[in-house]
Amino acid sequence: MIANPDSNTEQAILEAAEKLFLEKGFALTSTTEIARVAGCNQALVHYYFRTKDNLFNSVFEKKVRLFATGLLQVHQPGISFEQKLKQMIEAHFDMLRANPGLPFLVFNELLTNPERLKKLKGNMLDLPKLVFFPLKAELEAEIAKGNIRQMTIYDLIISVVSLNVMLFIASPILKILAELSDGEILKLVENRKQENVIIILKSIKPTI
Amino acid sequence: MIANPDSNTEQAILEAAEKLFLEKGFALTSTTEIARVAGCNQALVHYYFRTKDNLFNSVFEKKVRLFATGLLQVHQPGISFEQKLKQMIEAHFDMLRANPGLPFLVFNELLTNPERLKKLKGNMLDLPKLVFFPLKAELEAEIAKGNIRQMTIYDLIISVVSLNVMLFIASPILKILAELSDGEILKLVENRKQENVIIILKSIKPTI
DNA sequence: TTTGCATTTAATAGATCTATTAAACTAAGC
DNA sequence: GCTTAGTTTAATAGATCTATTAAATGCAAA
Repeated sequence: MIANPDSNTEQAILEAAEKLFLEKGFALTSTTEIARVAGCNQALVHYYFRTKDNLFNSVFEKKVRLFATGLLQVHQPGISFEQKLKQMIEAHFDMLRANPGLPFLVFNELLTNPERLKKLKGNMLDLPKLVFFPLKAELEAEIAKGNIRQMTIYDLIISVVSLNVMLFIASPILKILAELSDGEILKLVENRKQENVIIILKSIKPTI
Repeated sequence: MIANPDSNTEQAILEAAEKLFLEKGFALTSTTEIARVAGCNQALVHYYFRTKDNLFNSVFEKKVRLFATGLLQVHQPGISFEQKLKQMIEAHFDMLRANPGLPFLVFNELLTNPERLKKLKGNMLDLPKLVFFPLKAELEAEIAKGNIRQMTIYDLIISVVSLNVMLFIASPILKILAELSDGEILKLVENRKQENVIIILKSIKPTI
C-alpha cells in the first residue's frame, strides 16, 4: 500500500495538536490528549512525528509566520500613506481576530523556551525586512514633508502590534472579569479595531 | 522551639518560587527545582505549603494586585487631566519596568488555568472600581467641556495597558531577534515610555 | 492466495513530578 | 538531662508523560 501523502490520520493529528497547543501551550498538552482529540492511538502520534517537539514545530513555525506577516499586505496603489496605514492596521487586526489564540501561543513558547527563540531567529531572518522595508521609506518621506512627526518605523510597528495583539491576549480575561456576553465581547472587539486606527493616525500627527 | 513566624526557610521557598514562577510559569516549575533554588529539601516545600498550588497562589494573588494597581496612584491635586494621565502612564510603566516578568506570569496562568481566573474574580471585585472610578468622572467632564474626544474610560485604560504591557512581554523576544545589547534595550524601553505618553495624549485630542 | 508494506494497537520501559510518611535532628523549657 | 515540638531529611508511593517495541491489522500488487 502506498503511503497517502496527506494521510487522514496524520492530518487529524496535526489539527488536534494545533487546536490543543493554541489552547494550552506546549507544556500542558500531552500526546495522549492529542491522540484522544485526533481519535487515534497515542503511539500513532509518535509514529508520524516521532517526538512531541517535532509535532509542535510543525505547527509552530507556520503560525509564527502567520503572526508576523499579518502586517505585510499588498495595498492599492495611489492611496495616501495614512490610508495605507489604516489598511495595514485593519488587516493585522482581522488576521488576529481569525486566529485569536495565536499571540498567546507565540509569546508563551518563545518566552518559556529560549532554544525555540534562537532557532526561530535563523528561520525568520527575511521577515523583518519584508515587513519593515516597504514602510520605512514612505514613513521617512512623510516625515521629511512635515506630514508626520519625527518617529522611527520600529516605534510605529511596536505601537500597532501592541494595540492589536494585547486586545486578543486580554479579551478572554476581560470577558470573565467584566462578565461580558459573547455579543458584548464581539462588539467591544469590533469597536477596538476602529479605536486602534484612530489612536495610531492621531498619534503620528505633528504639532505639539 | 517556637515557630519563627517568618521562618528563614519558608521565606526562602517563597522567594525561590516567585523567581521561578516568574521565569517559567507554573507548569514548567517543579517543587524539586524550587527546593534547589531555596537551598532546602524538596519535602520542605510541601511541609510549609502542602501543595504546589497553594504555594503558587501565595505569590500569585499578590502579583496580580500589583499588576492591576499599577494604574492607581495618588496624584498631586490641582494638575490638569492630561498631566494626571501622563503621571499615571509613567507610574504604570515604571511598575512594569520594576517587575518585567509580571505580565507574562499573569496572562500565562490566567489563560491556561480557567479555574484560577474564576477564583480571581471573587478576590478582585474591588479593583475595577478602585482603578476606574477616580478617572471616569474626570474623563467625562473633560469630554463634556470638549477638551477630549468622545471615548469611554475602558477604551482609555485598554490603550494605556496595551502599550505599556506589550513592550515588556515582547522585549525579551525583540532583544534576541533584533540582536540588541542590554544597553540598546534599556534605551529602547526608556524611549517607549515617552512614546506611549505621546501616543495617548495625542490620541485623546478632539478634531478628527 | 500469498507476499509485502504502511498503518494501528497494546504493552511497557524509563523518566519525572507531586505528595506523603516515618525517622532524624535541633533547641527551648521543665 | 529529659521531654516536647518544630524543622529537616531520605525514601518512596502513585500518577503521568514521552517514546519505543513487538505484534496485529488491512490492503494492494504479484
